[in-house]
Amino acid sequence: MDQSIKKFKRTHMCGQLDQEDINKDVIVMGWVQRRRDLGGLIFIDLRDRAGIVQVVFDAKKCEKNFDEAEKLRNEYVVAIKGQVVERTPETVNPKIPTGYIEIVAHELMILSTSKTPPFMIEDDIKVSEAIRLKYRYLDLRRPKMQQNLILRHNVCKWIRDFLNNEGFLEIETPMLTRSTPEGARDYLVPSRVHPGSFYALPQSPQLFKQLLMLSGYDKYYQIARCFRDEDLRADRQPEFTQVDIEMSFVDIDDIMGVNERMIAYVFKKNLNMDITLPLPRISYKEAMSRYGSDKPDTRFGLELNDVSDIVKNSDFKVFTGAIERGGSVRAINAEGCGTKFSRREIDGLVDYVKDFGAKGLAWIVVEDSELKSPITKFFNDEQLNMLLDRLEAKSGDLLLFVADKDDVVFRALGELRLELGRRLGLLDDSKYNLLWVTEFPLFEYSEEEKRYVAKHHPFTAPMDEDIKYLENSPEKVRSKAYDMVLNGVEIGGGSIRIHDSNLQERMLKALGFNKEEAWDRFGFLLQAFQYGAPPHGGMAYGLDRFVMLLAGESSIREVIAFPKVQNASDLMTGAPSPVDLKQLEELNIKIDINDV
RNA sequence: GGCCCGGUAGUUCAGUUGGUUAGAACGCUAGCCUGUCACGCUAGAGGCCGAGGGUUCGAGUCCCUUCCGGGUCGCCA
Repeated sequence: MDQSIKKFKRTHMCGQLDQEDINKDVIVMGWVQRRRDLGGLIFIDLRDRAGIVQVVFDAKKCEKNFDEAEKLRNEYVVAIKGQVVERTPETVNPKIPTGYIEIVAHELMILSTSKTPPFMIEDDIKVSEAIRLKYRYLDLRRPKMQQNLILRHNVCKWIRDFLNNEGFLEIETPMLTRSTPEGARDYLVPSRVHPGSFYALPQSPQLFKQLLMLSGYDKYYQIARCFRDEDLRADRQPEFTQVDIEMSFVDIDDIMGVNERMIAYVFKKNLNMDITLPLPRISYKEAMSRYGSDKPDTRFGLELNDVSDIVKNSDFKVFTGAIERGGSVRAINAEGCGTKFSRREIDGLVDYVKDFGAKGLAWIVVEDSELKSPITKFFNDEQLNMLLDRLEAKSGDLLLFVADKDDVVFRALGELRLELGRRLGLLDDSKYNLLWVTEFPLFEYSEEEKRYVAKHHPFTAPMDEDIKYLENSPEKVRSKAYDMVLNGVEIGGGSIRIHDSNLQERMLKALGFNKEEAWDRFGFLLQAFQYGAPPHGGMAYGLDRFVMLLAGESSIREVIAFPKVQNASDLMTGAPSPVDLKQLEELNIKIDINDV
């Protein structure tokens, strides 16, 4: 059989044919979506990435052709030469865009046969993700997956268009780089040339982009692959893509301005949606106290309220004790849930917050004439009335309280707020609420390491008015860092960097590095900063998450062509895998696995 | 590393207090069928019940171990 497709030159994509093509002779190529064999008449739905078109084979009109058509099965790859014809009114299929026309086949060439696929190539299939990932190349044929990857391509293109137009330069940085302390666990790559030494794959191009600023490339971006060896989640996997941006001679408002215009541009291009600029800004402190989260979902209310002042003199030891220990008591009014939720459901909420460190969840159901609650007996009428007043409680409401250290209270109520939002159906998919969170703490205390660690990263600039606290009250220092949040998901974050080597040394000292350690780890950066560093700052977006949200998906695996599963393996290739002993010997590596 | 859920035909699932030969739907194969588009009709094939061990006269079902998948906590500057 002649395998060459020389005599077939594709003229049209299946999904792009329409009434304007009627009577045209066309050649299309693609996969057999479905065959409907009526005996003397065979219909084929032919699929390419543009869509589906119906091809009809008539036994009377072309016998040779017809014998071939009878052999067709799902996912065979074919080339078809034929004529586009208008369908008679009673045979129109309004369900597909090409349903007003069909192709009458004159010639058929089977380019490739196919085994029966493990699942149908169509949207809304009922099949486990594991099977989809094992046969990812088939899964990616599904229209939804193709749309997702096309969307991803478009988002990248729009970002590049925008940034190029603003005068940014796209510059690549190394994948094989140096392990630096702080941050996530590194992926290491052994060096053959330097036995016992390792490269690290970049967690982000952070240091390189700062050095590029020093080198005078004052507007840089890169769509960069990053690696972090930490456990996976629905919105996280070990290799991911970052849109990395850095600018010189700018302050915080310049960077936020460019970035929000860029995101607005993407929304305009994608959904023809106008985002109102500037985006709302909220300080970290306010975000935590109102939403219990540094990435608040502002599509719904259910905000937190501090009621410590009201309950501090009550007889309820759980509340008063928490306050005495420096914590707080905060509450959410779950409006209407007093009547909506059963006692069992309320108990479920109690269990829910325990997952996030709260020791308990106190509740009050507000009814017309009384309050139903295990805790009202600890309060006098005045205190109860003040609570109802503060929480704007009305009949039918459910008041939920957590008392503990502030970070526990925020975490528990923040997560509870989201859970309530989900249960009450308040998360409106048609809304895109974008905002900035600013004034993050520069440090956070690590119980594990018994020292302060950088909340953002060690090169983040402190706010000018807080620099004085750097040595003695690091917990008070706020940073020039900012996150962009979309519907409760952090899609990007950045900061103004330290460009002064003295301040950088003070910062590293505050993080517990002495001068030798600091120079050992970051010497190249500290040295570079002695040669004239411009003020600079930037931003980095999680592209996977951003595209996931735009695609309306709930896992980044739906917008990554070949993703990894929870144990960081690839079900299709089987990576990671053992390697030959010879490879290890070249790298001077011996495997020593305990308890296997 | 902890906790929760799941693993039975190619796929998605059902499978009673432990009891004949483990079922359904879709898919697949063959035949018939000239206007289907989730084509239809008829017939048929297809199973190491994730793996290993245990309890029992008897295990898909109960117990233990383990592997695999999902979610989540820790972790993720």
